[in-house]
Amino acid sequence: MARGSKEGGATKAVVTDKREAILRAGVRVFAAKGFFNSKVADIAREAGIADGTVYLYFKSKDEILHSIFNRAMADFIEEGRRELEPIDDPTEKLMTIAELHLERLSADRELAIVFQVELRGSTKFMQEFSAAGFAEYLDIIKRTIEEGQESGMFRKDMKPVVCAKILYGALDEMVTNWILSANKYPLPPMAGEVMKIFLGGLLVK
Amino acid sequence: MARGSKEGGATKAVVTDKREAILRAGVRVFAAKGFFNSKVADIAREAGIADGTVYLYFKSKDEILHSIFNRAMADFIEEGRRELEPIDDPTEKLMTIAELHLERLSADRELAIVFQVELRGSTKFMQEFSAAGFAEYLDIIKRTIEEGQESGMFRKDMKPVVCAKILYGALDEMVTNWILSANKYPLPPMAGEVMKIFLGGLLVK
Amino acid sequence: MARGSKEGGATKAVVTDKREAILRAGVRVFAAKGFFNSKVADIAREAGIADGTVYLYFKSKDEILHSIFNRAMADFIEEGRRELEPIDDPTEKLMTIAELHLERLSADRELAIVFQVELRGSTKFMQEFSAAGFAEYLDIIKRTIEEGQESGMFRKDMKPVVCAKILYGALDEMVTNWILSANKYPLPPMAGEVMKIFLGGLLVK
Amino acid sequence: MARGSKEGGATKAVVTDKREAILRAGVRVFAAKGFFNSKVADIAREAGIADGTVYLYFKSKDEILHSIFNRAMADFIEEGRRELEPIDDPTEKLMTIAELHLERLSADRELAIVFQVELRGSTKFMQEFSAAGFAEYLDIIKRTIEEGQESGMFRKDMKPVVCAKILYGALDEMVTNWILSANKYPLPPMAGEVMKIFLGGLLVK
DNA sequence: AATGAATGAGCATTCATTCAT
DNA sequence: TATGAATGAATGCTCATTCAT
Repeated sequence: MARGSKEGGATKAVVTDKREAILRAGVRVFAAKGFFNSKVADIAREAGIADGTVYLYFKSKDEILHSIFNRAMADFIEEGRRELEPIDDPTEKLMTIAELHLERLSADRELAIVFQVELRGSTKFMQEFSAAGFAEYLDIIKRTIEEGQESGMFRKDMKPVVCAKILYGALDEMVTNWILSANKYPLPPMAGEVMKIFLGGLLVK
Repeated sequence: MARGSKEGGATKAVVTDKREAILRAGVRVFAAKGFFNSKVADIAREAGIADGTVYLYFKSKDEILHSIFNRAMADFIEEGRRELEPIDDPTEKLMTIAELHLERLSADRELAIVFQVELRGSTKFMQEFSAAGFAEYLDIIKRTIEEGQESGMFRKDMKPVVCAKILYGALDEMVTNWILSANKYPLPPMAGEVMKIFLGGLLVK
Repeated sequence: MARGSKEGGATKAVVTDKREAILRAGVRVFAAKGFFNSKVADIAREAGIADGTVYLYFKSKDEILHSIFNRAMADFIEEGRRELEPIDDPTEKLMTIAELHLERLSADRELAIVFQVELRGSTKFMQEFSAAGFAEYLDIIKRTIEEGQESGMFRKDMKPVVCAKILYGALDEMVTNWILSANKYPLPPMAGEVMKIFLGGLLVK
Repeated sequence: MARGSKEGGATKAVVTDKREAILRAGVRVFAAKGFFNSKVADIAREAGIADGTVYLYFKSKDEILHSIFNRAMADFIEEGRRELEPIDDPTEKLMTIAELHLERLSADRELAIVFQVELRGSTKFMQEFSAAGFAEYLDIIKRTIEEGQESGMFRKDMKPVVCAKILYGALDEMVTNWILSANKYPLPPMAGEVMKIFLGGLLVK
């Protein structure tokens, strides 16, 4: 019994390890060469396994990319929720979201590249991604804005979902520019800049 | 002489027509299937010509996509300059930019898809595009913001280039969302929404 | 009438000129790039005419090569007959054949390349060539040897056709080696060397 | 250990078998249709494998032809050296070379076609081949002739390398003619004929 | 589970040839 | 005759996926 469970555990651990290794290798390879120019063999080599082994853990090359997105988004959202929970002030919440967004992606440049570039490489991926984690992420922002409107802190003549998209778009552009600029500057401080405009506007009061 | 010039004109027109047809077909096909999933044969069929004819006008499949970007950006920028010239007020200028951005892309959904999706599908394309028209476009926004800062209309504690990216990112996200939503709403009105936040901020004054 | 014949003459001359130009261009291009790697467009450009014009004079790319062989062999054989006619001594005749062979090909290196290399590039060409001029050429050598045997000058224990092949093969190898050696030495003097062995043998008497 | 080595041997054997099969198929296909007219798919079908498998053993179609040449020349030269070693008399050595040359090629008509036809089908191949095995082969003949000159058996007023080319050229022409004649007669006996002329000359003493 | 040899569908590009002008 | 734009068949090679071991 003990032995059995031990073996089971070991096997499970191994499985998880290989899956992990493939996903990590996928991020590296996709970031370096782009999804369409990456070969499954590249990923296998990077992960230190045989080509065929990839297919014991993933149905296809596509699925590797999907899994990368899904897992990263799930992590991202979970971390977001955890960090946001103790915060009450909507302004502070938005600021935290912006900071997390940029910190997280600047901490893993390769993952950032996959998100900013590969994710957008096909309408199919975009639609799937949108249906998956992105909608949930946008919803968190939207609800924070609604809270701010309810508390009278945020103006009520704006649709929350539109505001959420504006904030997301601005942050997203910061990340894209940072990637293309070859990391010549730190990304996280841009969160404050974005929030200054998003909250206060460009016009002099 | 007249005859000569007439013939020359006709020949030129035919050449232009075929180039045009290929570019238009390219937009349709790339929008529908994505760059990597599009075959040159698809484009040729869509353009009503033989496969080989494509190569009389373009050196490669890549060059077709490049030409689509370059021509669209050149048109876009030229139209922008023309529309902005008579306007003095920086605020009004930004509003015009936002409106043109969304009007133009919502007027040609397939071109919009190519811009929003394919352009971002590879760091290579992004970098080339960034070096080409995008930098110029961002610069127009940036200088308008500088004008507003100089006239005391816009706050001076923000870097103009960062503001430009924020505005661009917000507009870009509007387009992307609109594309993924399958055109369920008109895109141009979003320009006003974006500008309300961009200029006035989300906070109640 | 005069005009008509003039035009006819002119036309004929032009036709001949263009055919000539194409054949000469063919020799240059085939020699430089090989038959399979030469494009009809290369030949047309070299000849200073349009691609399509080639097909007014030749049915196909193959036919250009054929015509090059046939005309060169016809010239070669005709010149050979003319030079051999006044000679009676079979030994002197063979010597003249050997000299003509090497002189002719070393005088036109490009033609030599086409003969030595392209002609042998396909069994099809070889067979056609063999059936055409080559057999006739070999026959001239063979009959000269027969004459020498009849006059008691050449040994009679050898089949004339075999001797002819031996002589031809030796000369042919001289040409091939000369081509591959990038013309570092004059080819015609090799005729004497070949004949010394062919007539006298390698053994000390 | 035994088991391991056995397995290793089996695996190696399979690999070798497939490489062998491709080379053999290459000889057959190239002989039948010529290098440029042969498709890789033809070779694969002839070898009983899938198209892509060819590329597990050879980098390109070119490399298949190269391998055919190199291996055949290496075999040829090795066999030649082995057979010549016990022979002292230069005359006898040359006779053996001539016999081996014709026997070997007449024993594998398809290989002979590839050697006589394809090898000469491009200056590129000829040059590579010349640099590879051919120069070595010619050198063996040349040195045998030098030995004969040193022993006073062969005339000294001839350059050995020229004599070597003459002999090679004569033998080569025998092979080419035999191929084009569709094997109507046995090739090896021609070795004696060639040697009679090469050693004794055509002239009556 | 793991391997990696084998598979074979897929595709950008070339170029001999045609034909409307 | 001459042109050269247009054609479309043809092919070497790649690589995601499978499967016997």
